[in-house]
Order: sequence, then structure tokens, then C-alpha cells
Amino acid sequence: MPELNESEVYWWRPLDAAVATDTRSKILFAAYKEIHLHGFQSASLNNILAHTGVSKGALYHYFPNKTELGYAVIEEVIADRIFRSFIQPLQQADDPVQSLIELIQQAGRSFTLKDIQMGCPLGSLAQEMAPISEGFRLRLNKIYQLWHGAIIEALSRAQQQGRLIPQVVPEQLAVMVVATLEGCLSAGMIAQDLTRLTQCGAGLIQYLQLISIDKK
Amino acid sequence: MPELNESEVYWWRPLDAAVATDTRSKILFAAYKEIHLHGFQSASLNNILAHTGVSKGALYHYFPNKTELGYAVIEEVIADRIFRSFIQPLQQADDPVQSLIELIQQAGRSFTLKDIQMGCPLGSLAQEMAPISEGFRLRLNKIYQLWHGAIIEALSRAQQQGRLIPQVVPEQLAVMVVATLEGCLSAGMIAQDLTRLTQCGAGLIQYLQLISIDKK
DNA sequence: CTTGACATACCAACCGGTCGGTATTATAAA
DNA sequence: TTTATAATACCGACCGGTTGGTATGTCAAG
Repeated sequence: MPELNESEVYWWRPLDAAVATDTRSKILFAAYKEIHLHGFQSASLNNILAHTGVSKGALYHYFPNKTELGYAVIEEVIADRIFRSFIQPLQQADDPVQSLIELIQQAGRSFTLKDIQMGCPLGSLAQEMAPISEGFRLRLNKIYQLWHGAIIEALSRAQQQGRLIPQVVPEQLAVMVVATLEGCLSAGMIAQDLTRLTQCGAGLIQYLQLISIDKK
Repeated sequence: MPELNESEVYWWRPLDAAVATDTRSKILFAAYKEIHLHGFQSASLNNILAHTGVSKGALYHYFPNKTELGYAVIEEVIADRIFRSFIQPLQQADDPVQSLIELIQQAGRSFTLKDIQMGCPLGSLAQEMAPISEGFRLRLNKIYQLWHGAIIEALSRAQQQGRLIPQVVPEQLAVMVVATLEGCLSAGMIAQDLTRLTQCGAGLIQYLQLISIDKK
């Protein structure tokens, strides 16, 4: 399956990947890339090793086995990305719904074709591993719960401020927003077309605007 | 990764699986199950063989290689399921939006915990293979385009009938509906909780009702 | 006597994981 | 300050098992 060249396509701000100098971090980020590209089950430890120049002994010095390496990727790399990109911005907002809309818009604008080519690291790993491994499912679910919680809190706040129609149930909408967001990214990835992504996002934004109340 | 017992969890009406008597069909359905459970890359041909009792020679008699077997699963099994479950019902409807809502509601009701444990066969395969194989991506995208087309047509019809507010753009909403639907199923799967699925579905239905016009 | 429908035996490549060994650094007693 | 001890951080050859794929053989139907 060598249709994709593994060159530096890589996505969504290099983040700490460049900063990572110690061996453990190097392994962790290489593992994150490999898992995101091939999925966990098909991720090859030898590939990770080859990309980092680290030896197998080093890998097994820091991680007892492949599964634990996968757990570490979830808890240390993926969780951090979701938190920084989608949770933290919501907590600081004073107009929650508007900033939720802007968050979606900004995501839609900043994405390039290459960015969406590989889909959401959280979503694809969840799709693959949740059905076959409780250990993975539990750890991935924890991230989703955090994400949902942040949106629920934001929507409730908006409702209290009178910026959101009272018929909306925050718990309900929050789950739907996350689901749609991931679905949109997935749709853009499959079509390999940014307009599909923005189309999808526009649909969600229209909904949010429909249920929000302009205060001015 | 032997956390899930592979016994007859299997999902969404056995469909033709029981009817399949000829060797090629047996291989095809076993491959579908194996791929849905482990993904394409980690799907083991030996596993498929073991489950069917078919020999390796037979498999390679009907399919030139693993990739072509995967293509056949998409085009013959998955496409058929999506068409029968989500496209055909929409084409025959005379109140398109209402029947779309009912389709979602009925899906939400008929699903059991076991059904959602494994997620959507189309979505998870797309997540895995679209980024790394054009052959897979193109074939999966074709199914999505068919699905989108059916919803677009239904929404346009509804708009002509005056049952849908004119502000909504059918192309936009169609992509979003599919994305949300898959996102909901995924959310339910990760939480392993049906209420998460119905929560998510309720959010979508609320939106659809908000933009539809009651004719009576 | 050919052809399609299998069955069996086998292959190299790769898999995750283990092992014995080593170079470097931290700790602490003399 | 020197020196013995011990823990840490690797290294890379090797293991049994599995992978997708192939080459050859059988055998009934036409």
C-alpha cells in the first residue's frame, strides 16, 4: 500500500515535534505520526525506529510494549492537541456561541488540502480501536468527555446570558457539534476537497446562528 | 489485542450473509466482517479463510490480491448496504424531510448496544484507507456521492413543495446530515452508550424540524 | 482433452518482542 | 577526592510466529 509518499506532509502545526529532543519524546511523536498514518494495528515499530534513528532497545526501555506506547500517544500527544485547539479557547470566551462559531470558521479557513488529507487523529484512532480494545476506548472516551464538557459549559453559559434560545439542550447539542465537526473533517478527507469541508461547516454554523439570539 | 470475542456479535441484519452459499460470496462476506472488525490493513486473509473453511487457493482463484478483495467488499457489500438502508427509502418518499427524520429516528430506535459497538462499516474504512490509498478513496467517495445526491434531491423536492425554508442550501445540508449521522454513530460507539447516539440524533432532528415548514 | 474450481505446500518479508551486553551517569562509602 | 556500586540509557542480533502471495497438483464437468 505504498501509494502515499511519507514525506513531510505533516499537519496541524508541527507543535512540539521539533522541540522534542530527548529519546522518549522522539519515539512518542514518531509513533503518533505512524499511528495517524497507518492506524495503531498496522503501525510498525520498525518504521518508527527507522524514522527516529532510535534503536529497538531504547523503545522497549521507555515503553513496555506496543499497546502502552499507543496509550501514551493518546494521553500525551492527542489529548494535548484537542485540549489546546478546541477546549481551552472555549473556556476563556465571554461570548461562547459566537466564539464556537468563530472556532469552526477559523478551522475551516486555516485548513489546507494537505491538512485534511489524513483526517482527525482522534476520530480515526477511535474508529479503529474503540470496537476492539477497552483500554483504548476508555482513554479516547475520556478526551471526548472533556471536549463535550467544555461545549456544554459554554452553551449553558450562553443560555444564562440569554444568547441562546432556551429550547436547546446543551448536553444534546454538544454531542452533536463534536460529531458533526469530526464528520465534516472526515467528509473533506474522503472527497479530498476543501469545499466539502466548508459546505459541511457552513451547515453547522447556520444551525448555531439559527438558535442564537443577537443581543444588540 | 484479543479483548473482543469474535462470536456472533454481528450487526445490522445478517442480510445476505446466510443466503450466500457459493464460495465467492462466502469469501466476500467473511472479508467484509474481518475488514469491519480489524480494518483493511490488519485484516488477515488466513482469518477469513479459517472462518469460512475455504482454502487459500480458492481465494486467489476469485480475487487476484488482497487489495482487489477490498475493492470488491466496498463495491458489492458496503455500497449495497448503504443503498438499501439510506438511499432507496429516500427516493420513494413523498414527504422527503419528514421521512428523513423518520429514517434517523428509526435507526436510533432499532440500534442495540451490540449494533453500535463496531461503528459504521463505511465510515471506519474511509477513515483508515482514504488517506493512504487512492483506489480505496475513489471507491468510497463514490458511495458518499450517491448518498449525498439522494439527500440533495430529497431536500430540493421538499423546498419545491414548500415544506422547507428557502434559506437552506440542499448541497450544504446534505453533506452535513451525512457527516452528523456518521459522527453520531461514532460517538455512540466510543461511549458504548446508546443515549449518546440518541442525544446526537435528537440534535440533528431538532435542526431539521426547525427548518421545515408544517403544511397543515 | 481441456477448463474452471479448488486444495496443499511452501516462500520470503515482516511482525512484536526478548536477550545479553555496554556506555554513561548518579550515589555513596572510604 | 578517590573509588566501588548501582542504576539508567541505550544497542542490535535474534526469536517464533504471521503476513500476503505463489507454484503445483487434483479432479469433476463439459
